[in-house]
Amino acid sequence: MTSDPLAFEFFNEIGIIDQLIGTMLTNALPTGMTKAQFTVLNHFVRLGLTEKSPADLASAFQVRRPTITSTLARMENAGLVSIRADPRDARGKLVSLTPAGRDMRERCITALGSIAPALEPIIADAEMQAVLPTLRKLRVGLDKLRD
Amino acid sequence: MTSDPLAFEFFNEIGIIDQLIGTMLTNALPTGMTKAQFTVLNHFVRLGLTEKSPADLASAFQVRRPTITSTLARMENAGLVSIRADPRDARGKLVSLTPAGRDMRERCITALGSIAPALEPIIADAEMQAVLPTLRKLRVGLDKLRD
DNA sequence: TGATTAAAGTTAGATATCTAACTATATGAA
DNA sequence: TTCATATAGTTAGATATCTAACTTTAATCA
Repeated sequence: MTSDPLAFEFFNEIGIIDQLIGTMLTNALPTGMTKAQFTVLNHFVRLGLTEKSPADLASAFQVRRPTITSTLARMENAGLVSIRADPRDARGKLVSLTPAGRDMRERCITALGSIAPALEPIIADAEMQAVLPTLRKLRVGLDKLRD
Repeated sequence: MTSDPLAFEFFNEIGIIDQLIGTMLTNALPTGMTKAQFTVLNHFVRLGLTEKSPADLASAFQVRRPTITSTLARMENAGLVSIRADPRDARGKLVSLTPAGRDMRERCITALGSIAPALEPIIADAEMQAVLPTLRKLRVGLDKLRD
């Protein structure tokens, strides 16, 4: 990694970009909303899901189970999702969006749209498109390396 | 952002890559060491620094002041850095590496070197090199957008 | 069938990071 | 010189994330 300064710099840039974007997004989002919570809301709407288990969500977002437990607990508390026992598997639970969750997702989309103009001068779509395949490949490769 | 699904996917890939790499690095590092702490150690050694203020470190790593306060407190506690009052400015402090900090940095470098082979099949140096200018530009642009 | 192994969630304890608010010190302008 | 503003650090309180360990229930297999 430092015997390979290139990789070092590469992942360092990625880390800083993620951090800066993360803060920017969080600030743009409605009060109390976070990237992680928006990701959950958006996942349900984008894929047209009705119910999904916490374990499935964890695996979809590449985070560990305790992370999802924690995020879902906050979202349930905020009335954004509803969680019930899985009638077919007493170990499991099923998560679904509440109407408030759907509304919040819409508000987030609007809020995020408003910061897009600030990003445009920094990086063109064509450039993102050019880089995306590499990022995808890297993400898939790293994911396979886990466990 | 969702009106611009491209940017959305782009930053999403970056976030997942950062998270997966972060976990991988943390696991490879000596017990107790983290990416953030290694970054501090490495910064001093790479740049041949003797002393630097917490504020300078925060700005070098693009994190807020309280973040550095917290990380340095742990590192001082672990004997990796030493912190003294700035004799020229009573508000400030000066941070330096201890011998143990230097040793730890060496151990980290060795540990990180051992995971490089796992990364090689996933992404070639040439590809990282091809993408790096875009990442750098994006990082610089996002950084300018702050405050 | 009974015992072992696997899977889903949770809890506990850490670290990193952020914003807001506060203290202390320095700078600058009137 | 004095008051207003800016800077350095810290503290408090949140969220996200991880690993380790534990409980409950399911699945497998001998």
